[in-house]
Amino acid sequence: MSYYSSHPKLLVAVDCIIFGFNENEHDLKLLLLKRNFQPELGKWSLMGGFVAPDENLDDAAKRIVAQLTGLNNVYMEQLYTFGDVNRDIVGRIISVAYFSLIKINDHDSELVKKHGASWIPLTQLPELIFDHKEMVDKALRKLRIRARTQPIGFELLPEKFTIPQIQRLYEAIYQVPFDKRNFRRKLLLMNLLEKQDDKEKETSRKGAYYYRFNQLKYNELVEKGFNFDL
Amino acid sequence: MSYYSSHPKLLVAVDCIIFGFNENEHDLKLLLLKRNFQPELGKWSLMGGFVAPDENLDDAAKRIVAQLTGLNNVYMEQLYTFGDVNRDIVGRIISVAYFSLIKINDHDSELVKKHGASWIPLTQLPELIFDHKEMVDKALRKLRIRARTQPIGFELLPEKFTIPQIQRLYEAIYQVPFDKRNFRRKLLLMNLLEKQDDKEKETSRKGAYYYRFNQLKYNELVEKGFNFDL
DNA sequence: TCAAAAGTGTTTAAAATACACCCATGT
DNA sequence: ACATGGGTGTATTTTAAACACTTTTGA
Repeated sequence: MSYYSSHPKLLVAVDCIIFGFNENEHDLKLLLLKRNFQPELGKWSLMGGFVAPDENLDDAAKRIVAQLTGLNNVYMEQLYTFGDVNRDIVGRIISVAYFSLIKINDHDSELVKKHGASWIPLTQLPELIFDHKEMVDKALRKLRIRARTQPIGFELLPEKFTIPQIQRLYEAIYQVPFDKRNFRRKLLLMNLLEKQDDKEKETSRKGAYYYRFNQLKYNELVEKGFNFDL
Repeated sequence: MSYYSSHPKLLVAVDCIIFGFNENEHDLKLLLLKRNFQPELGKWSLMGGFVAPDENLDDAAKRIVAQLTGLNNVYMEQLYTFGDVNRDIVGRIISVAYFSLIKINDHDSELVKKHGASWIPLTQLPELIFDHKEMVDKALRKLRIRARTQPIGFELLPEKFTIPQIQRLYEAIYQVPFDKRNFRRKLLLMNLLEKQDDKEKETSRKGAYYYRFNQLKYNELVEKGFNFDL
């Protein structure tokens, strides 16, 4: 380490933008904390924490999400690193932001309560501390791009889902309605989904067939690069 | 700072992936350094440097590029932050990677020589230290996406250029030929280019008209989000 | 006069969009 | 029997792709 040791070190944190949805709702939500400590006590913020010297960035992000939601296998994607000298009013902190999208009713709601966190609809965001609003905006833009570039699946969707569910998810992400015939056609045309024999019966009397992603075909398509414009 | 002071600090560096092109060439090149110090002496690496406590990340990236190329107004875009515990064999370093694309013959080639750097065609990359190959691959993927999302202009192109030049650039980025009639039509259909009265006469006897980007229309389109599929 | 790169339109194929009715079931 | 969400096909418009000859001019 001798060669590097003369250089100054900095605080490095991870902040997590956790989007949540329920298949039968129409809003995308964001997991926010009401700060119970100074500075900015009482204001809303993202969940974050400092990176330990022996901890990978991705692992730090996973640790923070697990602490807050009880979920251990959440797919997190790195968003951007925010490092302006004055972004935090107390001192300089480099913040590596991560985002993810989870099914709200999968997580442990007790943990969320214990941390003073809440699911806030994106349409009703309160004021956030520091540059957290900028982080959320950037995450939402990236989520939208990502949802067009590769169907949000495997990593971000439950393993079994119906087509109306995935359509509601996309409508929540883009905040626009899609034509259900066209949506279904495009989705199925990718040859990525496998119809199951059972149905989801909670949201309708008729019931909607479950589907699963075909992992092999997904990998093939990711290789080639594909687009999924709606 | 009291509240944060108990947390450990880390070394934070910036590494720069600098792509270069000349309008009349067909290859994209990468600016690489032959290391003249330990560790990994004699191997090739990207240009990097540590972030100072009072320096923004973007500014650190600009500083590093300016040192190496003499160029002061290079547009740099943040790529990704590489932070695995063992990515550097000597000690833990968080590296925020930036990339840019510059016109090779605009820069100060003396500075490049002085630093022991060279322009290496992407098709002939040598082995790089640490995770620098991964950085380059990721940068190239992002450059390709970016070139489809918004025409590489303003930030990454010279202010005055011909259509055959920009086509050669795109062909270098994607490593495929495009039909010149279709390319020209799509480019002009965006209503983003303004034809000048003068011609570039170095690459052909007939000469090709220069164009400029229209800043206003560009901003409008960036707002709405546009795609520029070739 | 010829070599070398610039410039120019049309036809064809593919993809996106708009649109309205029947189905299955629990209450 | 009716209310609720699930499921289906076609015609039209828009966009992308393929393709070959003429122009200019310096050497």
